[in-house]
Amino acid sequence: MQRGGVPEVVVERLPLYVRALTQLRREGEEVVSSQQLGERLRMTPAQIRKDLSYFGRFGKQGRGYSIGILLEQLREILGLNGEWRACLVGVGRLGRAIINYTGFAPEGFSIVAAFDSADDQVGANVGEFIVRPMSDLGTVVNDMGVTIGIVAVPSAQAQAVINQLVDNGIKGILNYAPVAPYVPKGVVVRNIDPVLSLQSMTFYLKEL
Amino acid sequence: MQRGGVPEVVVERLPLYVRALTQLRREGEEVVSSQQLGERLRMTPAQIRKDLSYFGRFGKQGRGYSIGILLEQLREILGLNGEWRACLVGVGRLGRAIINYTGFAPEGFSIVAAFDSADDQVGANVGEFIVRPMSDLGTVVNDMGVTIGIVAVPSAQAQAVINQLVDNGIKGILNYAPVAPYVPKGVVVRNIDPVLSLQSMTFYLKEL
DNA sequence: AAATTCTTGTTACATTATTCACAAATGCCG
DNA sequence: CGGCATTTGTGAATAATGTAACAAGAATTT
Repeated sequence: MQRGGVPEVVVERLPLYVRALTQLRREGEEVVSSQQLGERLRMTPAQIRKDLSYFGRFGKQGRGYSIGILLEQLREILGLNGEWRACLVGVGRLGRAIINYTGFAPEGFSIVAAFDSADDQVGANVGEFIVRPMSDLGTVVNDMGVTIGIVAVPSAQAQAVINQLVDNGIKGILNYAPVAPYVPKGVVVRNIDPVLSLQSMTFYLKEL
Repeated sequence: MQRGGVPEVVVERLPLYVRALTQLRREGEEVVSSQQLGERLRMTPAQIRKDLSYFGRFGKQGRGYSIGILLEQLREILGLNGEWRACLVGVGRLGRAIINYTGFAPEGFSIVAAFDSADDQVGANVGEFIVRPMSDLGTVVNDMGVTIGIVAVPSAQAQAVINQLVDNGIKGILNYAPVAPYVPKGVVVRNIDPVLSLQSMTFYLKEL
Protein backbone atom coordinates (compact mmCIF):
# COMPACT_ATOMS: atom_id res chain seq x y z
CA MET A 1 0.00 0.00 0.00
CA GLN A 2 0.84 3.64 -0.17
CA ARG A 3 -0.11 6.95 1.45
CA GLY A 4 -3.22 6.78 3.61
CA GLY A 5 -3.44 3.01 3.43
CA VAL A 6 -5.00 3.07 -0.01
CA PRO A 7 -3.24 0.78 -2.50
CA GLU A 8 -1.82 2.61 -5.45
CA VAL A 9 -3.58 0.31 -7.93
CA VAL A 10 -6.85 1.44 -6.46
CA VAL A 11 -5.99 5.11 -6.82
CA GLU A 12 -5.09 4.49 -10.42
CA ARG A 13 -8.51 3.03 -11.11
CA LEU A 14 -10.46 5.92 -9.63
CA PRO A 15 -10.04 8.13 -12.71
CA LEU A 16 -11.56 5.32 -14.73
CA TYR A 17 -14.62 5.48 -12.54
CA VAL A 18 -14.75 9.24 -12.84
CA ARG A 19 -14.63 8.97 -16.59
CA ALA A 20 -17.34 6.34 -16.82
CA LEU A 21 -19.61 8.15 -14.37
CA THR A 22 -19.20 11.41 -16.26
CA GLN A 23 -20.22 9.66 -19.42
CA LEU A 24 -23.21 8.02 -17.75
CA ARG A 25 -24.36 11.37 -16.44
CA ARG A 26 -24.07 12.85 -19.90
CA GLU A 27 -26.30 10.03 -21.08
CA GLY A 28 -28.91 11.10 -18.57
CA GLU A 29 -28.51 8.28 -16.05
CA GLU A 30 -28.89 9.07 -12.38
CA VAL A 31 -28.11 5.78 -10.71
CA VAL A 32 -25.71 2.98 -11.50
CA SER A 33 -24.94 -0.35 -9.89
CA SER A 34 -21.49 -1.81 -9.52
CA GLN A 35 -22.70 -4.46 -11.93
CA GLN A 36 -23.51 -1.95 -14.68
CA LEU A 37 -20.36 0.04 -14.09
CA GLY A 38 -18.36 -3.15 -14.22
CA GLU A 39 -19.81 -4.03 -17.60
CA ARG A 40 -18.79 -0.65 -18.99
CA LEU A 41 -15.30 -0.88 -17.66
CA ARG A 42 -14.94 -4.61 -18.07
CA MET A 43 -14.16 -5.25 -14.45
CA THR A 44 -15.90 -7.31 -11.80
CA PRO A 45 -18.52 -5.54 -9.67
CA ALA A 46 -16.72 -6.83 -6.59
CA GLN A 47 -13.60 -4.95 -7.49
CA ILE A 48 -15.45 -1.70 -7.93
CA ARG A 49 -17.23 -2.05 -4.59
CA LYS A 50 -14.01 -2.98 -2.87
CA ASP A 51 -12.17 -0.04 -4.38
CA LEU A 52 -14.85 2.42 -3.33
CA SER A 53 -15.01 0.96 0.16
CA TYR A 54 -11.53 2.30 0.84
CA PHE A 55 -12.99 5.78 0.84
CA GLY A 56 -16.45 5.44 2.32
CA ARG A 57 -19.93 4.10 1.77
CA PHE A 58 -21.41 5.74 -1.25
CA GLY A 59 -24.05 3.29 -2.38
CA LYS A 60 -27.51 2.23 -1.37
CA GLN A 61 -28.42 -1.39 -1.10
CA GLY A 62 -31.01 -2.54 -3.58
CA ARG A 63 -30.42 0.56 -5.66
CA GLY A 64 -26.80 1.26 -6.47
CA TYR A 65 -24.85 4.51 -6.56
CA SER A 66 -26.22 7.95 -7.23
CA ILE A 67 -24.06 9.04 -10.13
CA GLY A 68 -23.99 12.68 -9.13
CA ILE A 69 -22.98 11.98 -5.57
CA LEU A 70 -20.40 9.34 -6.35
CA LEU A 71 -18.86 11.48 -9.05
CA GLU A 72 -18.60 14.46 -6.72
CA GLN A 73 -17.04 12.30 -4.01
CA LEU A 74 -14.49 10.77 -6.34
CA ARG A 75 -13.54 14.14 -7.76
CA GLU A 76 -13.05 15.38 -4.25
CA ILE A 77 -10.97 12.36 -3.29
CA LEU A 78 -8.75 12.75 -6.33
CA GLY A 79 -8.47 16.50 -5.85
CA LEU A 80 -10.02 17.27 -9.21
CA ASN A 81 -12.15 20.17 -8.16
CA GLY A 82 -9.48 22.80 -8.25
CA GLU A 83 -7.38 23.94 -11.15
CA TRP A 84 -3.96 22.36 -11.52
CA ARG A 85 -1.28 24.41 -13.16
CA ALA A 86 1.53 22.82 -15.09
CA CYS A 87 4.56 23.99 -16.97
CA LEU A 88 6.00 22.34 -20.03
CA VAL A 89 9.69 21.80 -20.58
CA GLY A 90 10.79 21.13 -24.13
CA VAL A 91 9.12 22.77 -27.11
CA GLY A 92 10.26 20.44 -29.84
CA ARG A 93 7.76 18.54 -31.93
CA LEU A 94 6.36 16.61 -29.02
CA GLY A 95 6.24 19.60 -26.69
CA ARG A 96 4.35 21.64 -29.26
CA ALA A 97 1.85 18.85 -29.70
CA ILE A 98 1.33 18.74 -25.94
CA ILE A 99 0.80 22.50 -25.77
CA ASN A 100 -1.81 22.28 -28.46
CA TYR A 101 -3.50 19.24 -26.95
CA THR A 102 -7.03 20.23 -26.05
CA GLY A 103 -7.68 17.34 -23.68
CA PHE A 104 -6.10 18.79 -20.56
CA ALA A 105 -7.97 22.05 -20.01
CA PRO A 106 -11.51 20.62 -19.76
CA GLU A 107 -10.26 18.35 -17.00
CA GLY A 108 -8.80 21.20 -14.99
CA PHE A 109 -5.18 20.90 -16.02
CA SER A 110 -3.76 24.03 -17.57
CA ILE A 111 -0.34 24.62 -18.98
CA VAL A 112 0.72 28.10 -17.94
CA ALA A 113 4.29 28.37 -19.18
CA ALA A 114 6.72 26.75 -21.59
CA PHE A 115 10.45 26.34 -21.10
CA ASP A 116 13.33 25.07 -23.12
CA SER A 117 16.94 24.52 -22.24
CA ALA A 118 18.14 25.23 -25.77
CA ASP A 119 18.99 28.89 -26.14
CA ASP A 120 17.79 29.02 -29.71
CA GLN A 121 14.28 28.12 -28.63
CA VAL A 122 14.09 30.63 -25.79
CA GLY A 123 12.07 33.65 -26.81
CA ALA A 124 10.30 31.82 -29.59
CA ASN A 125 6.54 31.91 -29.86
CA VAL A 126 4.84 28.59 -29.28
CA GLY A 127 1.09 28.45 -29.08
CA GLU A 128 0.21 31.37 -26.87
CA PHE A 129 3.49 31.26 -24.99
CA ILE A 130 6.85 32.84 -25.27
CA VAL A 131 9.37 30.14 -24.48
CA ARG A 132 11.28 30.90 -21.31
CA PRO A 133 14.78 29.96 -20.21
CA MET A 134 15.14 27.37 -17.47
CA SER A 135 16.50 30.08 -15.21
CA ASP A 136 12.97 31.49 -14.97
CA LEU A 137 11.68 28.24 -13.51
CA GLY A 138 11.78 29.17 -9.83
CA THR A 139 10.02 32.47 -10.36
CA VAL A 140 7.31 30.98 -12.52
CA VAL A 141 6.66 28.08 -10.17
CA ASN A 142 6.28 30.45 -7.24
CA ASP A 143 4.42 33.29 -8.90
CA MET A 144 1.99 31.17 -10.88
CA GLY A 145 1.48 28.35 -8.40
CA VAL A 146 2.72 25.63 -10.71
CA THR A 147 2.81 22.16 -9.17
CA ILE A 148 3.19 19.90 -12.18
CA GLY A 149 6.00 19.71 -14.71
CA ILE A 150 5.51 18.12 -18.11
CA VAL A 151 8.75 16.84 -19.55
CA ALA A 152 9.13 16.62 -23.31
CA VAL A 153 12.87 16.84 -23.84
CA PRO A 154 15.24 14.32 -25.43
CA SER A 155 15.98 11.41 -23.13
CA ALA A 156 19.58 12.50 -22.62
CA GLN A 157 18.41 15.69 -20.95
CA ALA A 158 15.39 14.33 -19.15
CA GLN A 159 16.96 13.54 -15.80
CA ALA A 160 18.68 16.92 -15.58
CA VAL A 161 15.46 18.71 -16.40
CA ILE A 162 13.56 16.68 -13.85
CA ASN A 163 16.16 17.53 -11.23
CA GLN A 164 15.71 21.20 -11.97
CA LEU A 165 11.94 20.91 -11.75
CA VAL A 166 12.15 19.15 -8.43
CA ASP A 167 14.71 21.61 -7.08
CA ASN A 168 12.33 24.40 -7.92
CA GLY A 169 9.47 22.88 -5.98
CA ILE A 170 7.57 20.87 -8.58
CA LYS A 171 5.71 17.98 -6.96
CA GLY A 172 4.41 16.04 -9.92
CA ILE A 173 6.12 15.07 -13.16
CA LEU A 174 4.41 13.92 -16.31
CA ASN A 175 7.32 12.45 -18.20
CA TYR A 176 7.18 11.83 -21.94
CA ALA A 177 10.90 11.05 -22.25
CA PRO A 178 11.80 7.38 -22.63
CA VAL A 179 13.74 7.08 -19.39
CA ALA A 180 13.09 5.80 -15.87
CA PRO A 181 13.61 9.00 -13.93
CA TYR A 182 14.83 9.28 -10.42
CA VAL A 183 12.91 11.58 -8.11
CA PRO A 184 13.13 12.03 -4.34
CA LYS A 185 10.36 10.74 -2.12
CA GLY A 186 7.30 12.92 -2.14
CA VAL A 187 7.49 13.66 -5.84
CA VAL A 188 5.07 11.78 -8.04
CA VAL A 189 5.99 10.65 -11.54
CA ARG A 190 3.81 9.37 -14.33
CA ASN A 191 5.43 8.16 -17.51
CA ILE A 192 3.86 8.29 -20.94
CA ASP A 193 5.58 6.16 -23.53
CA PRO A 194 3.61 4.69 -26.39
CA VAL A 195 6.66 2.81 -27.60
CA LEU A 196 6.77 0.73 -24.41
CA SER A 197 3.10 -0.04 -24.91
CA LEU A 198 3.71 -1.21 -28.44
CA GLN A 199 6.72 -3.26 -27.40
CA SER A 200 4.74 -5.26 -24.89
CA MET A 201 1.88 -5.58 -27.36
CA THR A 202 4.03 -7.30 -29.95
CA PHE A 203 4.82 -10.10 -27.53
CA TYR A 204 1.23 -11.18 -27.96
CA LEU A 205 0.97 -10.32 -31.65
CA LYS A 206 3.99 -12.26 -32.78
CA GLU A 207 2.56 -15.65 -31.90
CA LEU A 208 -0.92 -15.07 -33.25
CA MET B 1 -1.19 -15.30 -15.89
CA GLN B 2 -1.65 -15.06 -19.58
CA ARG B 3 -0.53 -16.76 -22.80
CA GLY B 4 2.39 -19.11 -22.37
CA GLY B 5 2.24 -19.01 -18.62
CA VAL B 6 4.07 -15.68 -18.46
CA PRO B 7 2.31 -13.12 -16.27
CA GLU B 8 1.29 -10.01 -18.14
CA VAL B 9 3.05 -7.73 -15.63
CA VAL B 10 6.29 -9.45 -16.52
CA VAL B 11 5.78 -8.95 -20.23
CA GLU B 12 5.11 -5.29 -19.60
CA ARG B 13 8.43 -4.90 -17.85
CA LEU B 14 10.50 -6.49 -20.61
CA PRO B 15 10.53 -3.34 -22.76
CA LEU B 16 11.97 -1.50 -19.77
CA TYR B 17 14.84 -3.94 -19.72
CA VAL B 18 15.32 -3.57 -23.45
CA ARG B 19 15.49 0.17 -23.11
CA ALA B 20 17.96 0.11 -20.25
CA LEU B 21 20.17 -2.48 -21.93
CA THR B 22 20.20 -0.50 -25.15
CA GLN B 23 21.33 2.53 -23.25
CA LEU B 24 24.02 0.58 -21.40
CA ARG B 25 25.34 -0.76 -24.65
CA ARG B 26 25.47 2.75 -26.08
CA GLU B 27 27.54 3.69 -23.05
CA GLY B 28 30.01 0.98 -23.96
CA GLU B 29 29.17 -1.53 -21.25
CA GLU B 30 29.34 -5.21 -22.09
CA VAL B 31 28.12 -6.89 -18.94
CA VAL B 32 25.56 -5.94 -16.34
CA SER B 33 24.38 -7.54 -13.11
CA SER B 34 20.79 -7.64 -11.96
CA GLN B 35 21.95 -5.39 -9.15
CA GLN B 36 23.19 -2.68 -11.51
CA LEU B 37 20.20 -2.97 -13.80
CA GLY B 38 17.94 -2.72 -10.78
CA GLU B 39 19.58 0.51 -9.70
CA ARG B 40 18.98 2.04 -13.11
CA LEU B 41 15.38 1.00 -13.22
CA ARG B 42 14.74 1.36 -9.52
CA MET B 43 13.61 -2.19 -9.06
CA THR B 44 14.92 -5.03 -6.94
CA PRO B 45 17.52 -7.32 -8.52
CA ALA B 46 15.38 -10.27 -7.49
CA GLN B 47 12.50 -9.08 -9.59
CA ILE B 48 14.67 -8.73 -12.64
CA ARG B 49 16.14 -12.20 -12.22
CA LYS B 50 12.73 -13.71 -11.64
CA ASP B 51 11.28 -11.98 -14.67
CA LEU B 52 14.05 -13.18 -16.92
CA SER B 53 13.81 -16.70 -15.54
CA TYR B 54 10.40 -17.09 -17.19
CA PHE B 55 12.16 -17.13 -20.52
CA GLY B 56 15.46 -18.87 -19.94
CA ARG B 57 18.81 -18.64 -18.27
CA PHE B 58 20.69 -15.74 -19.71
CA GLY B 59 23.18 -14.87 -17.01
CA LYS B 60 26.41 -16.18 -15.68
CA GLN B 61 26.96 -16.64 -11.99
CA GLY B 62 29.60 -14.39 -10.51
CA ARG B 63 29.51 -12.20 -13.60
CA GLY B 64 26.06 -11.07 -14.64
CA TYR B 65 24.45 -10.76 -18.05
CA SER B 66 26.15 -10.15 -21.34
CA ILE B 67 24.34 -7.05 -22.53
CA GLY B 68 24.51 -7.98 -26.19
CA ILE B 69 23.15 -11.45 -25.67
CA LEU B 70 20.41 -10.51 -23.25
CA LEU B 71 19.29 -7.66 -25.45
CA GLU B 72 19.11 -9.89 -28.48
CA GLN B 73 17.16 -12.51 -26.55
CA LEU B 74 14.67 -10.01 -25.18
CA ARG B 75 14.13 -8.44 -28.56
CA GLU B 76 13.48 -11.88 -29.96
CA ILE B 77 11.05 -12.73 -27.14
CA LEU B 78 9.13 -9.50 -27.65
CA GLY B 79 9.13 -9.87 -31.41
CA LEU B 80 11.00 -6.64 -31.94
CA ASN B 81 13.30 -7.80 -34.69
CA GLY B 82 10.87 -7.43 -37.53
CA GLU B 83 9.11 -4.33 -38.77
CA TRP B 84 5.59 -3.73 -37.46
CA ARG B 85 3.23 -1.82 -39.67
CA ALA B 86 0.46 0.30 -38.25
CA CYS B 87 -2.30 2.45 -39.62
CA LEU B 88 -3.60 5.59 -37.99
CA VAL B 89 -7.28 6.43 -37.75
CA GLY B 90 -8.14 10.03 -37.07
CA VAL B 91 -6.11 12.90 -38.49
CA GLY B 92 -7.20 15.68 -36.17
CA ARG B 93 -4.71 17.52 -34.03
CA LEU B 94 -3.73 14.45 -32.07
CA GLY B 95 -3.55 12.20 -35.10
CA ARG B 96 -1.30 14.64 -36.90
CA ALA B 97 1.00 14.80 -33.91
CA ILE B 98 1.20 11.01 -33.87
CA ILE B 99 2.02 10.87 -37.58
CA ASN B 100 4.82 13.33 -37.07
CA TYR B 101 6.12 11.62 -33.96
CA THR B 102 9.65 10.46 -34.68
CA GLY B 103 9.86 7.98 -31.82
CA PHE B 104 8.15 5.03 -33.48
CA ALA B 105 10.23 4.41 -36.58
CA PRO B 106 13.60 3.83 -34.87
CA GLU B 107 11.96 1.14 -32.79
CA GLY B 108 10.60 -0.69 -35.80
CA PHE B 109 7.04 0.62 -35.78
CA SER B 110 6.03 2.35 -38.96
CA ILE B 111 2.79 4.06 -39.79
CA VAL B 112 1.95 3.19 -43.38
CA ALA B 113 -1.49 4.73 -43.88
CA ALA B 114 -3.84 7.29 -42.40
CA PHE B 115 -7.62 7.09 -42.32
CA ASP B 116 -10.43 9.32 -41.23
CA SER B 117 -14.13 8.74 -40.99
CA ALA B 118 -14.96 12.38 -41.69
CA ASP B 119 -15.47 12.86 -45.42
CA ASP B 120 -14.00 16.35 -45.37
CA GLN B 121 -10.67 14.96 -44.21
CA VAL B 122 -10.48 12.17 -46.76
CA GLY B 123 -8.15 13.07 -49.59
CA ALA B 124 -6.31 15.67 -47.53
CA ASN B 125 -2.55 15.61 -47.33
CA VAL B 126 -1.20 14.82 -43.89
CA GLY B 127 2.50 14.32 -43.44
CA GLU B 128 3.45 12.10 -46.34
CA PHE B 129 0.02 10.49 -46.55
CA ILE B 130 -3.17 11.08 -48.40
CA VAL B 131 -5.96 10.47 -45.92
CA ARG B 132 -8.04 7.47 -46.92
CA PRO B 133 -11.67 6.65 -46.29
CA MET B 134 -12.48 3.89 -43.81
CA SER B 135 -13.79 1.80 -46.68
CA ASP B 136 -10.18 1.31 -47.81
CA LEU B 137 -9.29 -0.31 -44.51
CA GLY B 138 -9.61 -3.96 -45.55
CA THR B 139 -7.55 -3.51 -48.69
CA VAL B 140 -4.80 -1.60 -46.92
CA VAL B 141 -4.59 -4.07 -44.06
CA ASN B 142 -4.26 -6.96 -46.46
CA ASP B 143 -2.03 -5.40 -49.09
CA MET B 144 0.36 -3.68 -46.73
CA GLY B 145 0.45 -6.25 -43.95
CA VAL B 146 -0.84 -3.91 -41.28
CA THR B 147 -1.34 -5.51 -37.87
CA ILE B 148 -1.67 -2.52 -35.55
CA GLY B 149 -4.27 0.23 -35.53
CA ILE B 150 -3.63 3.54 -33.82
CA VAL B 151 -6.86 5.22 -32.76
CA ALA B 152 -6.93 9.00 -32.45
CA VAL B 153 -10.59 9.83 -32.97
CA PRO B 154 -13.01 11.56 -30.59
CA SER B 155 -14.19 9.27 -27.82
CA ALA B 156 -17.72 9.10 -29.22
CA GLN B 157 -16.41 7.38 -32.35
CA ALA B 158 -13.67 5.32 -30.80
CA GLN B 159 -15.57 2.09 -30.23
CA ALA B 160 -17.03 2.09 -33.73
CA VAL B 161 -13.61 2.68 -35.24
CA ILE B 162 -12.09 -0.07 -33.13
CA ASN B 163 -14.81 -2.46 -34.26
CA GLN B 164 -14.00 -1.67 -37.87
CA LEU B 165 -10.31 -2.19 -37.29
CA VAL B 166 -10.92 -5.53 -35.64
CA ASP B 167 -13.37 -6.62 -38.33
CA ASN B 168 -10.70 -5.92 -40.90
CA GLY B 169 -8.15 -8.11 -39.21
CA ILE B 170 -6.21 -5.72 -36.98
CA LYS B 171 -4.74 -7.57 -34.00
CA GLY B 172 -3.38 -4.76 -31.87
CA ILE B 173 -4.90 -1.42 -30.95
CA LEU B 174 -3.03 1.57 -29.59
CA ASN B 175 -5.89 3.65 -28.30
CA TYR B 176 -5.51 7.35 -27.56
CA ALA B 177 -9.24 7.96 -27.08
CA PRO B 178 -10.42 8.35 -23.49
CA VAL B 179 -12.62 5.27 -23.43
CA ALA B 180 -12.38 1.68 -22.21
CA PRO B 181 -12.78 -0.15 -25.50
CA TYR B 182 -14.24 -3.57 -25.97
CA VAL B 183 -12.32 -5.97 -28.16
CA PRO B 184 -12.80 -9.68 -28.75
CA LYS B 185 -10.35 -12.15 -27.30
CA GLY B 186 -7.13 -12.34 -29.23
CA VAL B 187 -6.96 -8.62 -29.88
CA VAL B 188 -4.53 -6.66 -27.74
CA VAL B 189 -5.26 -3.14 -26.60
CA ARG B 190 -2.97 -0.56 -25.06
CA ASN B 191 -4.42 2.72 -23.89
CA ILE B 192 -2.58 6.01 -23.80
CA ASP B 193 -4.27 8.68 -21.75
CA PRO B 194 -2.18 11.35 -20.05
CA VAL B 195 -5.29 12.77 -18.38
CA LEU B 196 -5.82 9.56 -16.42
CA SER B 197 -2.20 9.73 -15.35
CA LEU B 198 -2.61 13.28 -14.12
CA GLN B 199 -5.85 12.45 -12.35
CA SER B 200 -4.27 9.74 -10.27
CA MET B 201 -1.23 11.94 -9.65
CA THR B 202 -3.31 14.66 -8.05
CA PHE B 203 -4.53 12.27 -5.39
CA TYR B 204 -1.00 12.36 -4.00
CA LEU B 205 -0.36 16.02 -4.74
CA LYS B 206 -3.42 17.37 -3.01
CA GLU B 207 -2.34 16.31 0.46
CA LEU B 208 1.28 17.34 0.20
C1' DA C 1 -47.57 -6.09 4.54
C1' DA C 2 -45.31 -10.16 3.15
C1' DA C 3 -42.58 -12.01 -0.19
C1' DT C 4 -39.36 -11.26 -3.78
C1' DT C 5 -35.70 -9.07 -6.09
C1' DC C 6 -31.72 -6.15 -5.96
C1' DT C 7 -27.54 -4.48 -4.47
C1' DT C 8 -24.28 -2.88 -1.15
C1' DG C 9 -20.25 -3.37 2.11
C1' DT C 10 -17.38 -6.59 4.04
C1' DT C 11 -15.19 -10.70 5.57
C1' DA C 12 -13.09 -14.83 4.17
C1' DC C 13 -10.77 -17.11 0.57
C1' DA C 14 -7.98 -17.65 -3.68
C1' DT C 15 -4.81 -16.06 -6.70
C1' DT C 16 -0.98 -13.39 -8.19
C1' DA C 17 3.11 -10.86 -7.46
C1' DT C 18 7.19 -9.71 -4.97
C1' DT C 19 10.91 -10.52 -2.00
C1' DC C 20 14.00 -13.47 0.51
C1' DA C 21 17.55 -16.53 0.96
C1' DC C 22 20.74 -19.83 -0.42
C1' DA C 23 23.11 -23.59 -3.16
C1' DA C 24 25.76 -23.73 -7.15
C1' DA C 25 28.75 -21.40 -10.46
C1' DT C 26 32.17 -18.27 -11.92
C1' DG C 27 35.93 -15.21 -11.83
C1' DC C 28 39.74 -13.10 -9.54
C1' DC C 29 43.64 -12.44 -6.57
C1' DG C 30 47.59 -13.72 -4.25
C1' DC D 1 45.73 -23.65 -6.87
C1' DG D 2 42.91 -22.33 -2.80
C1' DG D 3 40.20 -18.99 -0.93
C1' DC D 4 37.34 -14.93 -1.37
C1' DA D 5 34.02 -12.14 -3.59
C1' DT D 6 30.29 -12.15 -6.91
C1' DT D 7 26.14 -13.22 -8.86
C1' DT D 8 22.75 -16.24 -10.92
C1' DG D 9 18.41 -19.06 -10.81
C1' DT D 10 14.96 -20.77 -7.99
C1' DG D 11 12.02 -22.74 -4.31
C1' DA D 12 9.97 -21.03 -0.15
C1' DA D 13 7.99 -17.27 2.39
C1' DT D 14 5.60 -13.08 2.39
C1' DA D 15 2.80 -9.52 0.71
C1' DA D 16 -0.53 -7.62 -2.26
C1' DT D 17 -4.43 -7.98 -5.07
C1' DG D 18 -8.59 -9.85 -6.69
C1' DT D 19 -12.81 -12.76 -6.27
C1' DA D 20 -16.53 -14.95 -4.06
C1' DA D 21 -20.06 -15.21 -0.89
C1' DC D 22 -23.31 -13.55 2.14
C1' DA D 23 -25.82 -10.87 5.80
C1' DA D 24 -28.31 -6.76 5.89
C1' DG D 25 -30.81 -3.09 3.92
C1' DA D 26 -33.76 -1.04 0.34
C1' DA D 27 -36.98 -1.05 -3.35
C1' DT D 28 -40.68 -3.40 -5.82
C1' DT D 29 -44.23 -6.56 -6.56
C1' DT D 30 -48.14 -9.18 -5.28
